[in-house]
Amino acid sequence: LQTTYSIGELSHALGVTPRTLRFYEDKGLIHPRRQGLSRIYSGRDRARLELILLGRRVGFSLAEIKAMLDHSELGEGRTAQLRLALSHFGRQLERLATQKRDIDTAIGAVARTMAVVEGMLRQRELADGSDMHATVVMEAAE
Amino acid sequence: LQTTYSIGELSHALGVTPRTLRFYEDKGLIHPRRQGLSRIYSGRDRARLELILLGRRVGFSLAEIKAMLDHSELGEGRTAQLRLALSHFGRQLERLATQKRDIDTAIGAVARTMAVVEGMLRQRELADGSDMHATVVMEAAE
DNA sequence: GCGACTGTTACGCCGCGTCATTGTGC
DNA sequence: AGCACAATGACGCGGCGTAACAGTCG
Repeated sequence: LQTTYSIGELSHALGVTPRTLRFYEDKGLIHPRRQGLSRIYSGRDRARLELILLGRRVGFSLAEIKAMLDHSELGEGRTAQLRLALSHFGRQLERLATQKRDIDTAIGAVARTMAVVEGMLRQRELADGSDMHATVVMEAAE
Repeated sequence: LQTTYSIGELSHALGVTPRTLRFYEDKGLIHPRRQGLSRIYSGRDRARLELILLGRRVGFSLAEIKAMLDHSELGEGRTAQLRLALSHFGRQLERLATQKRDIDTAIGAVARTMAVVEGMLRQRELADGSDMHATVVMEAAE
């Protein structure tokens, strides 16, 4: 019943490259056992890696993920640990909200710029050949 | 009437560090004239830098910005150049939209995880001392 | 003895931050 | 002579990608 994986199998299953798994090991996030030189990943290792990848997807840094995993591994002060994790999540939510606002701002800016440029193109179609002293593209953007 | 700036003045006015301006120069994005060794930025240089910073804010890479600026500098094929810029903007809008979706997904994941963890904490408050075999924090997340 | 996999080592990328060191001008 | 600015050069970070080369297994 012992499911194990080679680095190739597991990285493929997780949708990452072997390099990524070796990198995580180098950073102390995972510690597969060895058979000779080759890494052997257990089901537990896989679960842990899935948590790591989940953490990455939702925007935590590898250092933060390692901190949380290490803490939960020690199992000390479970309740305190939960509160700590909650505060981590809270701050991450703030960061994500900020990023979202920034992106909305950027979308607005790009969209407005496109509108201006499209306007310039339409003018060109109408009055063709006229030598309107063309404004440089991005100047339209501010 | 010739407004010029030292690197300290201009970087301060633009809200960046001198290092940033030197870096952009190193990357061929800007070419201030020199007085001896010191860089002297003109009003034109400033405008160009404002365009660069605008581009950064809306998510273009420095390489893309350089490409667009170089093109518009040549001034050749103005209409074609406008169309090219439009396609740049279009692709950037797509990237931004994707990023926004990813962030929304992440926000959802973190928020749900927080809800679960908060639930665990509430249970602990009620049934305190009971040795519920605590699930590791992040396992709640998937 | 070939190919598919594994391993290690180490440099590259991007957008700068951050020293360390050496001018230069007032 | 001191102080604030400027200059260059080089390494650091984060999260891997991408060789380059060697070993191992079927």
